[in-house]
Amino acid sequence: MAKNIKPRSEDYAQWYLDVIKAAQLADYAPVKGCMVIRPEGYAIWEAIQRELDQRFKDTGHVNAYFPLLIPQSFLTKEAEHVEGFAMECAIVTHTRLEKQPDGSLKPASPLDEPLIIRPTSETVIGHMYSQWIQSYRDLPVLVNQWCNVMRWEMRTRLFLRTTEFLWQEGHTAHETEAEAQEETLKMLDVYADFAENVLALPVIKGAKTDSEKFPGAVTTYCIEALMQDGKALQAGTSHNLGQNFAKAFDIKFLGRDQKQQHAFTTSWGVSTRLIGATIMAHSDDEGLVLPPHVAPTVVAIVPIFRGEQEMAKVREYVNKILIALVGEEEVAAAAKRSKRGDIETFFFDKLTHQAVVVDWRDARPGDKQYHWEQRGVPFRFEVGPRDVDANAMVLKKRLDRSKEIINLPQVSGGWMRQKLEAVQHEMYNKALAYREANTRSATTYDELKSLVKDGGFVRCFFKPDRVAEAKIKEETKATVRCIPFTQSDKAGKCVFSGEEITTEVLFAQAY
RNA sequence: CGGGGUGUAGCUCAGCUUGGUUUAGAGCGCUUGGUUCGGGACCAAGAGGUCGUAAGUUCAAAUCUUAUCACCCCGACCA
Repeated sequence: MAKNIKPRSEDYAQWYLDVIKAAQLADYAPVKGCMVIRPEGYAIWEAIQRELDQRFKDTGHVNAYFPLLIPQSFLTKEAEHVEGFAMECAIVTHTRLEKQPDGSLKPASPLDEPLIIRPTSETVIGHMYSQWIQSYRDLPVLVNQWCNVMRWEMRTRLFLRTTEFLWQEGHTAHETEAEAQEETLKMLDVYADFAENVLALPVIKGAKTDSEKFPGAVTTYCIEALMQDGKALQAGTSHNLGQNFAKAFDIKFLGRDQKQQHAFTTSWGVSTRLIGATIMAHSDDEGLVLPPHVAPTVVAIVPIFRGEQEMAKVREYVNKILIALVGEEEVAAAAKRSKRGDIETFFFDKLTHQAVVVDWRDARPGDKQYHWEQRGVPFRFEVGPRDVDANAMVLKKRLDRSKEIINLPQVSGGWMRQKLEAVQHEMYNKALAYREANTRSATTYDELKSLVKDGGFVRCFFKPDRVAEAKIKEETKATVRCIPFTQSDKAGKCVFSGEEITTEVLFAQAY
């Protein structure tokens, strides 16, 4: 058992922090609520960016960059939007630091109009779109930006909710309501496909209720995932903003009908929170478990040797394995790269830079096993003198910690890829099975209350209503996670009001 | 913003109640040397701290007082 990780059953929150620490994904920063994303963690974000950016481009979007600072007045233009974000904005009020007689520094030169550090960019982008869009011929505008944002939350948790976080925000403008709606749903599909195929994270697509939707949106759609402690996590959102922002920012164009009209806009985003979701959905008491598609290191080779002679013998054999896995060209290229201590890195995939590493450190084999296991590396090869003699190796699979003897001739890049794909699917299926096992139905409010306590999703007939939702949240701590797209189309009694309705929702306690 | 808590070595913390044998300690981690090595070894030597900050009380402050700052936990709020 891992000695530096608290088991999930004892303290789930601590387990989550321990896993992050053991895998060196992130550190606390000197500023409250902020984190440093370390290389191991950032590599996961890079994988997320790589995969999503590809999908965005494939659906016709282009990237741009809008500024971090937003005039305070912009925030006030859309009524609901102000309401939603006013409480959590960081504000820049001065432009200089002045040295005091006692040597301390004091902000000086106050700004006439304070600047807001973006909590999201609808407002600046709306402002720019009003200038860019003149005619229906300018539409649609399909722009995405990768950036950081700040939301001054009261409580923070690494990756899941930090004061500053990295995300992607897509902002589009369309000629018609139907096009905007199509875009909103299309991007939700992109997110769902990405979550399921890349992060191996099964998600439920649905709509948010009024009380849970994005401030300023007409409708918010989301993908919801279930974590191992039975809590739900919103993994991505896509908003149909209707003409709300177009009206607030005067995004108008001359239509085909020769009339001035407001554009229809959308926005959609996912954040570094996805890293938290990935950690919480798949990892175990031994540490991080990463889906192969986002794992920075896909194979760690742990050579076992005693003394120079054995080391030379094993090294020669490991070299054969490497050539079989990544090819001679890459082995030669790696020889020219700077090494990280005694860990050699070989790129298994030249495009994603996912790597095979060989751990030549002068440490005990057990230490190395734990080291790579806690970092979530999908496969480890254990290679010692006995394996050299047998022309074999021990393959260890992170997901289920199983062992398999492999003969050298079996080893190839294609073989490894198949193994990785199999793990990817296995992880998805495992997470899906967990979600299915933790999704129940309630027909009465009492039943809802008692089921919600056990964690997981609770499906029931419910008529979305602000007051009812607030009351239920107060009594059960659960919220409507979404109104799933897949409905039974049967009628039933609302668990709260008893009214005969056809709307089914998912309740859960959420992050 | 309300309630609670904590600031002492890179990390986790002891020491504070009752000020003085503490020249500030332990474990983990780190460095060096040796024995080890197929799932978290052991021995030895070593590096590392103006005890959060500032003022005060005192012959004497990590320890008492006051102020201040920071962070953590619980709540309201949230991707």
